[in-house]
Amino acid sequence: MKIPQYFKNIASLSAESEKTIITAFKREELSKGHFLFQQEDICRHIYFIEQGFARTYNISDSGREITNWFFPENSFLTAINSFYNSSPARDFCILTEDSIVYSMAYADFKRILDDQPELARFCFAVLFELAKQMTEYINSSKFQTAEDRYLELVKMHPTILQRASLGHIASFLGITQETLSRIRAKK
Amino acid sequence: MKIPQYFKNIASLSAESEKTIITAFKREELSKGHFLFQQEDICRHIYFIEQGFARTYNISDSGREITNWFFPENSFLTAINSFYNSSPARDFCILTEDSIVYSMAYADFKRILDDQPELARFCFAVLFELAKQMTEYINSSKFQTAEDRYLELVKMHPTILQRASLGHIASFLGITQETLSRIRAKK
DNA sequence: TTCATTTTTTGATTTTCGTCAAAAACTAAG
DNA sequence: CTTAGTTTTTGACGAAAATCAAAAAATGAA
Repeated sequence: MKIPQYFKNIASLSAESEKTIITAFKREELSKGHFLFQQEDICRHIYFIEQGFARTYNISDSGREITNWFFPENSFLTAINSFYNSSPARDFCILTEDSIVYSMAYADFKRILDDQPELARFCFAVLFELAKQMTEYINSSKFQTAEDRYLELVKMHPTILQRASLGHIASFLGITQETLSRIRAKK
Repeated sequence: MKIPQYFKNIASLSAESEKTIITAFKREELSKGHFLFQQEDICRHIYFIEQGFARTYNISDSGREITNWFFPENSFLTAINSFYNSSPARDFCILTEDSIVYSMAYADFKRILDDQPELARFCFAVLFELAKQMTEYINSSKFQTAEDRYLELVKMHPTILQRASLGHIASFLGITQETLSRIRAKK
């Protein structure tokens, strides 16, 4: 889905606001393996994945790579706190497929936020979706078995198995890849 | 902290917007045990806890009460999806102390959002804080032991032990109260 | 195709935590 | 103070999942 269409779905903005916002996004074709941002970077863009797949992760104290979130096409993403407060990002964000990505720079974001208060309506809508998803995740993280959580994930995101490795899915769920492998073998 | 002060801290609004928004909040003194909303209700207000303590929870399939979140003073809260989409709430929200609560009705919220797009800036700021907190929670829920998560909670919210029962804290962390009791005994 | 690398699976063992049950400690109302 | 109700603690046991180690399978580049 292209950005303009996506905007119409998420929040009803005036034609003028919509145009201003969309114009500020720059289109890029980026290869698998490209980092949108890395730990300690100040993340200065907000991104929209038109096509492709991204994954955020960080490294635990014990040196293990832990997936935080997956972003398929039609996702907005940024290192939210880093972007908004110009602080160092805590995650890495890597494209795991060749992707078409739109990005808006922080300076433009600020300018539009001042000129067009409607941008806040849009950001609100994006954050709202994020909050809903995180709420789901948190609910399922309490007192559900690893198996239930895995099955739920696959139901919600049937393509995840084709797009992310078992290890990445496991650490997203907060379990080891051995456990996930055994869950899958059971069926 | 009173609402006006809180607003100044969270987002810089014009004097006019701020006044409009603050005026729409109604002050109430409510007793311990009062439900701000219940499961299946359409939650028609957004709340600000000036003084007191609230807890959201729901009932699991196995009939167990699971705490979703705690709200000390200076917290905004609502059944976010219920409020925004007029759908049935999934949680209960109960005051666990006598409290002073400000509430804004949905109709006023909508009206102000149309008249004063700056309200969205404010909502954005509130949601942003929420998203940060949930991110913290999710990070700590992966591959940290129950004990580490408990100690982290106590460090972040030192008064939680005085304000919530062990069972409520345990289910918030996603562990049983027996396990939490043993963690505490170890020290 | 072959070889090297990465990912996934399998096995044995240990640790963590849940479950069930009952006792102890705490709270609040009469 | 007494009693009933609630919350917390303790114990024995079992289930779920982590860890460590190694084999098997899949992937990708030369």
